[in-house]
Amino acid sequence: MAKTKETAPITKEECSSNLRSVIDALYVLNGKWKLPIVLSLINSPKRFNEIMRDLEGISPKILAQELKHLEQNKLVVRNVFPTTPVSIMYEASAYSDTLKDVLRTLSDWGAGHRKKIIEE
Amino acid sequence: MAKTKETAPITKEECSSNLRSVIDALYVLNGKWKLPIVLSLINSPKRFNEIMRDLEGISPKILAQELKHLEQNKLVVRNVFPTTPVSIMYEASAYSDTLKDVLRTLSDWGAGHRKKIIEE
DNA sequence: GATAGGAGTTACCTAAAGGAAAGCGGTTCC
DNA sequence: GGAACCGCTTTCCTTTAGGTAACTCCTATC
Repeated sequence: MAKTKETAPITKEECSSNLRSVIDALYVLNGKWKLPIVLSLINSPKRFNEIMRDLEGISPKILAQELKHLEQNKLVVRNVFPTTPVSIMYEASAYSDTLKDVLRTLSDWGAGHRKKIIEE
Repeated sequence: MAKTKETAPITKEECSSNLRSVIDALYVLNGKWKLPIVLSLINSPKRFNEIMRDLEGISPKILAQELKHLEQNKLVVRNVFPTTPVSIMYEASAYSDTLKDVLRTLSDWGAGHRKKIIEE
């Protein structure tokens, strides 16, 4: 009867714990642009206007706002280089590596879903 | 996190394809409650008021609205049983299995992030 | 001196998300 | 007959997200 941990049936506690974790994650990541911005910067560090061009459709207001939010949440780092004029480079933080799995699964799902929609 | 599988350098095309996929996924899944509802139903099929109790904080209006959205996107199935009175049971569709990886990574990230926040 | 970036900010506006409260038609239970 | 539960809907409201356009400062370049 006693089963090993990995094959044990999922308990109610685990269910609601997962639920809480997903809700917590969404509290930080929710919105149209946060994850795309992080992904764009994981692909390569970029300057403000480069991100704008990469994520076509985003406005400078929203980009500035979301970059601040992501900085506060330690997912993005804003580097200022003392060139003349100063150049500012945004990059994904080391901590944002923890989001890679999320981004990969989400990307996979998005690709599969698009395929499904087209087929119908 | 076993990942090493012949990592060819990522091309620009792959980057923007991933970006597009993530944006597509968010177009369908964005919002405060969609993923939590799906997760709750993956955990076990439920009736309307059971979902309400599971996801404390959601209003009946939003739940009804999101259930319709998820039904239209084939992620949730609404079953009507001809009991007296009719009982209605919502369940995660077979297709919603494709979201399990997304939900798991998101749940993991949310749990880790909460831990990080608390530690600081 | 005009123009063209870069990196935003500001003001204004619309639409969508989300919440509170009440109600409603049905049924069972007391 | 009254209370309670189910599965919602309706109305009203506030908040947030997001978009547009204009404008700023600073520097480099023609």
